[in-house]
Amino acid sequence: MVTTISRLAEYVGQQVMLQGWVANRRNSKGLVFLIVRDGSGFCQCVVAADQVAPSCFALAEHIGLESSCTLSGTVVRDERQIGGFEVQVRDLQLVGASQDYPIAKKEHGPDFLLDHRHLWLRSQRQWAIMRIRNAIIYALHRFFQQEGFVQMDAPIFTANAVEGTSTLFETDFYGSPAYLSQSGQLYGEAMAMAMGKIYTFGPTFRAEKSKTRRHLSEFWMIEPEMAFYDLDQNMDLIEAMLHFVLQAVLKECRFEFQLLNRDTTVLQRSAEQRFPRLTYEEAVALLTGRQHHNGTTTLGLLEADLEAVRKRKEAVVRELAERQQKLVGGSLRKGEANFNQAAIDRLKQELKDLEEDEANIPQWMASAREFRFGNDFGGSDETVLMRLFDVPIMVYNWPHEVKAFYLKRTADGRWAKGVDVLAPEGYGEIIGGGERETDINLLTEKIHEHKLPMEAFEWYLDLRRYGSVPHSGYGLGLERLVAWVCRLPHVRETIPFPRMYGRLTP
RNA sequence: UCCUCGGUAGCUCAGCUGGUUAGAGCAUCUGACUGUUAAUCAGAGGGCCGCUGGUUCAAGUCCAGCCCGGGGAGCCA
Repeated sequence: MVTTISRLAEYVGQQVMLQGWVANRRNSKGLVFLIVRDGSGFCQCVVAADQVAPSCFALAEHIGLESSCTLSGTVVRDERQIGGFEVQVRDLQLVGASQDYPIAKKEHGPDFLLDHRHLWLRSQRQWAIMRIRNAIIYALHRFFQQEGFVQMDAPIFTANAVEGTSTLFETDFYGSPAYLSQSGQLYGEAMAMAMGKIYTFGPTFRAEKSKTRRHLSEFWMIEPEMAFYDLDQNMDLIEAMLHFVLQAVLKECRFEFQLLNRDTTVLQRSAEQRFPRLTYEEAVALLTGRQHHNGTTTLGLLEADLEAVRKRKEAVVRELAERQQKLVGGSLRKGEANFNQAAIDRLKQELKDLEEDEANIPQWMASAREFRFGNDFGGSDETVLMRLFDVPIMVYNWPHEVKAFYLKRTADGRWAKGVDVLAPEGYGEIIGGGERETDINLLTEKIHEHKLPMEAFEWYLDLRRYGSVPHSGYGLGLERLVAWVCRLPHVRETIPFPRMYGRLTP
């Protein structure tokens, strides 16, 4: 008889018992509407004065938001309600009271919400995001397991940096300095030589003081590594993996996407179509606007974007003035005034975003126009380039000078066989990988060039001394993938407890 | 580290070229209403205007320094 909201469909017309929390309450004379959540979903439960004991009705009238309770009642189908069902309550019992719940039934700023992340996770939106994150993780495991991969874990304490460039978190390891892992990549290679095809799934740490919507100090990365794989096979695998994951999530998370208001057409396209594969040279030609794609150029599209932002900004400013005028003019009914106030709050937020865009787009255009051939792409370059595409693209064969030391070079020695996967809708790089260098001489040369301590890489060079084979792999940033799939403004909402520059609690 | 925007009630914000006692909505509490979807309606309580110093008869408002946060650059998944 105790069941969950997710299984209400099995009990239409029957009596059930639910255990959960009060997510919202609306009172009326003789009638109380409770939105109850139990982790599996949300459901409106109606308490009517003439259907329950007086003490029970009094409890319903005053029960605080996020109080925990058990209730029993009859399940009724009602398409208007969230989840499609309603419970007509016969009995309600308080389990744990809750008074003055801090997260109100209105919009909050990001800082306040992050300070209350332990409670924010209970809200509908966060529930949907975490369910999608879970579905993505589970689909990734299914994909790799059925493709014959073995999951193996790389260490988190490491003695030195993988790529001398990024800043690492230093800790004390029995008196010696140790660093939190910024990638399991090198260990992945060793494990692939033992098992053929492996993938790691674990936390990764970067100490860069990045304050952008794409960065976290602690994030989760999936890193497959395959023996006897070249760059093309690597790209085939990436495409198959993303197709599999997107198809699974689209199928399993319809309700979650609906809660998030996520238009899934781009995801659907990306789940079926092949991803364009561009060399670095081709990508640069598109980026700088010299090369057309489907009759347009990056710079042309950005020009149009900027114009659209300005037009929208004007409209927002005008609407704001009108609504503020109305409020000041007074004589509005209270409901109308509330509606106006809410609209003003939203418009102000939109105006801020538009102003950011208006300031950023010209800078991005300038940066794209002045892009120097041979450089790595910056965050804005990825955004600019991706204006041309509505499915992920793969950019490969990069100038070897700007890429990691372990990437294999093309026969002419000019390019590194790396590949970056860029997501559409402005999300940028979600995957970085490539074919690994097998020539021990080229590898040692690169280690010197990057001024890395040779003795720390002796074990890694052993992989080339004893039965080296062509091999490839890549790293998928879980939070960036979740952010794109959910179309969130910031990766901080994609992980239960984000760790980023300036944020260590809760 | 640099550029840029911000910090006013529990929350989201207004407060003009300095000028009487600091404003709104939401939330909370009290009351009204038998189908609400951020319910609605009437009323009440609620403020070291980020911190320190300066200019001034007078500072939430102007100036300087510091602290904290948003966005972006660099770096990257």
